[in-house]
Amino acid sequence: MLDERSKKVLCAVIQNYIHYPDPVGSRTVAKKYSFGLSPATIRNIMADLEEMGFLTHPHTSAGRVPTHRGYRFYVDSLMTKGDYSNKEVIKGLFRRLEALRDNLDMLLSETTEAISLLSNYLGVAMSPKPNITALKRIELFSHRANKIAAIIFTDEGLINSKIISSDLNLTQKDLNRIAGYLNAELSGYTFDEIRQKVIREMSREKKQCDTLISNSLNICREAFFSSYGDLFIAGLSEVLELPDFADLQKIKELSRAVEDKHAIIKLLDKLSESDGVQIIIGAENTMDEMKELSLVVSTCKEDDRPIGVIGIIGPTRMNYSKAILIVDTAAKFISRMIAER
Amino acid sequence: MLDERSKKVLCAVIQNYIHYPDPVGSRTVAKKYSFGLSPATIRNIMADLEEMGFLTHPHTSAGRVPTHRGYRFYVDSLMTKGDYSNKEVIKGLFRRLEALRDNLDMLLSETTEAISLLSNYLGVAMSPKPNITALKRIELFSHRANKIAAIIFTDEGLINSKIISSDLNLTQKDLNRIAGYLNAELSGYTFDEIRQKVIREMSREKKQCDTLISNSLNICREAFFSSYGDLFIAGLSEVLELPDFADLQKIKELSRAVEDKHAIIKLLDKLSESDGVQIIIGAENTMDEMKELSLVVSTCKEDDRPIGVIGIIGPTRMNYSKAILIVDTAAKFISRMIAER
DNA sequence: ATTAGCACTTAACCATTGAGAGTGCTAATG
DNA sequence: CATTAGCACTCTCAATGGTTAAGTGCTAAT
Repeated sequence: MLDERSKKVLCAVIQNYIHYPDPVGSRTVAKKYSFGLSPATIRNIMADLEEMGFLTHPHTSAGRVPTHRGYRFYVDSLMTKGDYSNKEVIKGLFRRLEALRDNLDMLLSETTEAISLLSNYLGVAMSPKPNITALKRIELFSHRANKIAAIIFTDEGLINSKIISSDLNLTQKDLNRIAGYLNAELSGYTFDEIRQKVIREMSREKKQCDTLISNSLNICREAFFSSYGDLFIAGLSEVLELPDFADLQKIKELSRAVEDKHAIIKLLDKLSESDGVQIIIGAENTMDEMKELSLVVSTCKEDDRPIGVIGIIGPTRMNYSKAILIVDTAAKFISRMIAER
Repeated sequence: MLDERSKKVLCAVIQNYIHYPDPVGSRTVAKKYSFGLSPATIRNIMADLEEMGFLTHPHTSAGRVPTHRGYRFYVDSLMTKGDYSNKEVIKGLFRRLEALRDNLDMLLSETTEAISLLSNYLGVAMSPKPNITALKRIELFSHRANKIAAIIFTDEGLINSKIISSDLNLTQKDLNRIAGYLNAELSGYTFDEIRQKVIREMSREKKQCDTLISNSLNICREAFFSSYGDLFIAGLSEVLELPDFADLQKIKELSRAVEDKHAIIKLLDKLSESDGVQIIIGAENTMDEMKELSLVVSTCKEDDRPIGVIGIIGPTRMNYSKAILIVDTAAKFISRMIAER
């Protein structure tokens, strides 16, 4: 549907625009990208591309700028993925974070900073969300009067601690028994499954009235519900240097998007269900505040199970191939860190 | 050194400026603040105040603007602390966070958001820093091959989990013995003290060569060193609505300040040593990126021991009395939450 | 000591202008 | 017949200059 020549022109426009933030004109394309064509011909082609929705005009006498559709087509069919020039720099930077292997929070936080440094966009990371995390073991301690500390060990090697209020005065012995029971019953199940189990048991328990079970359930309810994955975002000051955020309105939009952590978590959560590097360009985004931004994410995995999300947030005028490379490398790095743990 | 009339003029200028972001002229002062004086007289007084360093001129034909020194004098001697009009609103908002009592991280994160909402400035909070936190108990678990999970219970009721790599293959029984030993030796000491103890023991241990002690020390070294207090900051999009951050340069400065978490932690750390509400105005600040910002902080305490810092970051043109009220209320709220736990 | 009056300064706003960049169209060209 | 040269047209951007409004500092009068 798009002849070779048009593709080359579109590609030239987008690549030039990604490099320099000004609308690109026919002269520039003709000169810099050695077609054997005159500016006039390029103009005709560009007019066609505009009609098809790949380019726009800020105003009559300005050059062309890619639309979201244009970027999408570029990313899907035109882009050369092999901008491997500095692959080693990227890997090197991540390698220096290997020492943080045992502290996932710190690892993710530093990784987002590395990403923002490498890309000049915002780095984001979401730690494993509890729903699909599997329980390895639970330990209970009597903590203070009426307070129980629950330490939850997960398959990913994460540790989650939680303080539970309880009116009944349980001794450490009671707690050990309860913990033993819970480990026997729940170990290996994901938090999601545990929640369902608990709900099911709770309705049944009304008749049976076993204190062990009843206590256990109460503890579970508090321990496994309402936990949330952590979100890390870094690089705001980096991104403000971009010409794309030269005006106040854009900055406000960006900061509003970044501050709505719940929405971002939800968004990343959804994306974590798919595989590989995913790219969401501008209005394709479900989040309102992100309609002018692009998102490049990848899922970290352990044995094909998704356990976290790494990504980049930036303007739609993004160096997608570079972003993809960085995100991909970062996600694989984190996956490796978790696997080797 | 400053007669009553000059004080009143200075006060009028600052209060008006805090309310409206434009330099205030002699006419405005004479009119709105019912002195029995003409603009000309006010001008003379203002010229004096400028000579003394309390006010400046953006340019010849503009009104006056407070200097850092002006704000300082205002805060120390002039300010009416009793802007209690909406004290109930503030308390009400915090009361709704009481449910988060058992999850300190969430409590602090939501508190910073509440602070930013109430003040329209940035809300900040730093969770208890480990140095002055006292150890209550430590538990060790064999986690994976060569990995030990250390769960550290502190006096504040916080739980800190840490994964420690260890080459020696210790059984759970070994770990229990080590934990028992550590609890006997270290319980009640602060992390700072423990670190010193560990360093001392390590040099002595070279001769004695007791595996129990040697193992314990190795574990301690990993568990108690290099932990860091969490920092929460919220309200960036809020603060961008202020006219003080209307220009790009200011925004960049702010975002650079906010992103330098380590510097902020260090700063708050230092401030946590003092009592009550502290106010740092502009250039009084040690952090370079904060030279154009003001900071209002208060320490959360438990039994006179500081266990966290709550604060506001905003422009020097800040509503200090309101900020103080909010910060004070928030800090007391958090202190109460921790005490009641 | 205070104030009225006035000259002076400056930023902010506005309209105008010209340059520059780039387009779209038409007619010429190989 | 696709390509291109040429040209009129459109629009932004930066510079210019004039006007207004706000506010000062000084001086002389009260």
